Amino acid sequence: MTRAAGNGATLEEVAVAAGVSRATVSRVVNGLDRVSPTTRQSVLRAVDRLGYTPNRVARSLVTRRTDSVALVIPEPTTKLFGDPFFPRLVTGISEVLSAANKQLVLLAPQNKADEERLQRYLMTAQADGVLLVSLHGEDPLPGDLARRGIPVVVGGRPPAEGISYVDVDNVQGALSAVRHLISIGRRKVATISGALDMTVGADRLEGYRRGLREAGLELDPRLEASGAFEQEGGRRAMSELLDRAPDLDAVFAASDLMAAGALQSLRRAGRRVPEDVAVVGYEDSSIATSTEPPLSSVRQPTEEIGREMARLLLADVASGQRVARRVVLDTELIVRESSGG
Amino acid sequence: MTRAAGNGATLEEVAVAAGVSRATVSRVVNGLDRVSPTTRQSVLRAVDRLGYTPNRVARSLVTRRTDSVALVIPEPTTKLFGDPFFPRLVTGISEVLSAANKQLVLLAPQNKADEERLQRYLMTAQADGVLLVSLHGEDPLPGDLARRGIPVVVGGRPPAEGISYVDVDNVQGALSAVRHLISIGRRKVATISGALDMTVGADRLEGYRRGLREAGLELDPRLEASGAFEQEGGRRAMSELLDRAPDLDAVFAASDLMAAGALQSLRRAGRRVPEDVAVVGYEDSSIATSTEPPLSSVRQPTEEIGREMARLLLADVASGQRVARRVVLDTELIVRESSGG
DNA sequence: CGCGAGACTGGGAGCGCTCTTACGATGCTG
DNA sequence: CAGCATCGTAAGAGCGCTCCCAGTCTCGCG
Repeated sequence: MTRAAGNGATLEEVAVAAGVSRATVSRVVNGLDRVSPTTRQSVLRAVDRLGYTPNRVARSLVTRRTDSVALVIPEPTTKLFGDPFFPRLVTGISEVLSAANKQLVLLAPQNKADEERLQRYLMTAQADGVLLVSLHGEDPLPGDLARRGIPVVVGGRPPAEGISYVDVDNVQGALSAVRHLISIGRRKVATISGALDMTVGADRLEGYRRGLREAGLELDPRLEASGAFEQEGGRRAMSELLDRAPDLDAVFAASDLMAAGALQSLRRAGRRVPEDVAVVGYEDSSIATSTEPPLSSVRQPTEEIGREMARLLLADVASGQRVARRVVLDTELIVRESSGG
Repeated sequence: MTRAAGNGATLEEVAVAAGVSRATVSRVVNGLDRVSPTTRQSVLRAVDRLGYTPNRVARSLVTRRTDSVALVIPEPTTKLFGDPFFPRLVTGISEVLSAANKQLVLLAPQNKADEERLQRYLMTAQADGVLLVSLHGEDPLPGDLARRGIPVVVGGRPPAEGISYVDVDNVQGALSAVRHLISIGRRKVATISGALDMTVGADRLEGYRRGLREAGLELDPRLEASGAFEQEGGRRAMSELLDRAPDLDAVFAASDLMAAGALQSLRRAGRRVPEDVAVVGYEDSSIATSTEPPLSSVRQPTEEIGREMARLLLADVASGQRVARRVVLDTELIVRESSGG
């Protein structure tokens, strides 16, 4: 290996060049005061001349900070890049982190081996804190990290206790969608649920069921199908539903992407939307307005989720405290043509 | 700040607990031989008991490795997550990196401040190497990194010399598309180019022009419009082209996403595809087969670009050599209905 | 003019780890 | 059984940086 990976000077060398001590150079480089203008000048000149860049690894070793924050999204790349939820989330997160001058680092483990490597990476102070979204099942990662004393904030309600998170009221959101469908006279309301090993998925299904129950309608397993939060899944689920319950007159999909898939299946089956079947999606992403017809959808403040996650994490990092906090954001039903707008 | 960020034991402590020296623990932890089975056992027990995880920052300081690789994509989140190119690229990269047990870290600077922070991050050995795609204009980053002795591989031909890169033969690809359009009898062939501050964009435009020239057709500025590699851009560019040259009978779009946008505009304008206007896209992404009609497209081996980038980088990292190498991959025209299949 | 308070600056310890060197303890060869 | 190679281990020297703790220097005031 070539010497020092070509990395130029060290603090020491700058100090010698400027004729001062290491400590003084450190002060100048870190912008602390208590350095005379003259000294500062000559140090800066030396820094410049030698093309000095502080070695952040060495710095991190002593400060125990890296000034970077990890965002972990354990999803296959096609889903990660295919779901309109993530860009909006990342936008929110990166806004706040950028303002705080923290480097955002995105990690997307693709398999078991990746996950193990990731855990090692995160466990050992490679990031000041960790943001976690799209958790499946009983992922032990947030708990493990928290136990290590590493600040963690989860997007969506995590399965475990004692962990900070930002969530939207998914039960309420789904409930409002179902109430709306019932209010426009629909009685055979089906649902295309998301991945049920995720709390978002489970919560939205719960809201759907609660909506039927409070309207005095009976739950029918034939009216429930899962689409795993994917467009193709929505398409497939809709076909299944039509097979199992041809007389359904409404469907609540737990994401716009799945709703878009459902629209395709409905069209193929010759059903008119909303005349024959009313459709409501979830998230109110850009997809909702670009489908034919435009989708009614439960709007959630996706960017704000991201911002809030970042804020919570930064607060934890700064304070060194590990108090679990929850933030639950509200949703709003947006009615468009797909449910008779 | 709480002590040591809650991070448990150190090598030293494990050594004491196991009644051996630091060096021996280090050997066990790193799986080196030259340790007797007995000693190994007792060390492992101590590691386990104390919940020891090596501090990688400390390790990196001495080894000058981090076992992580950065992938930099300077695009706004909507584009990053909206273009089907990136998931495929990332899939390829992450395959190879994962096999080599390297952590992939994704960085997407959103503005000038982000870019400066990023540069500082990369300059200081936070990653063993850097993969760079979607470069715009004369981005100095690859050159700066290379000068520092940091391994860099660029996806697409970089503007500067002396830097390793993986590219597809964009000129040739575009040329084959145009030849095809001409071969099916089209004479008024327009193009929707990508961002021209990117070499991919410029190269594909070059291929288009070369195609016209070699067929003895004259270049006409009214037949060229830019769509910035975005769907909306494709839509807009197509409208412009129809305004400026209503008699055009074919269009070559420098990406499938733009071609999809173009199809929308054509439909809105009442033109039939391919009868009135033949369309060819570029990339042969999943979009190509899901449009109506399916798109002819220049197929490029996107995952393979990713794999090859990762391979080149790993070779550089391992060897410590900094020899600039170029890999240029071939394209293949796939003909579907949009150009008369 | 002496002295204390600041303002600057330097020295040194140490973050947690790797790696080279050195040194007993074995084991093997002739 | 001497002599030497080999193995297993320990000790120590850093990696480049921060930060505490003094030490020096300069003023201003009595």
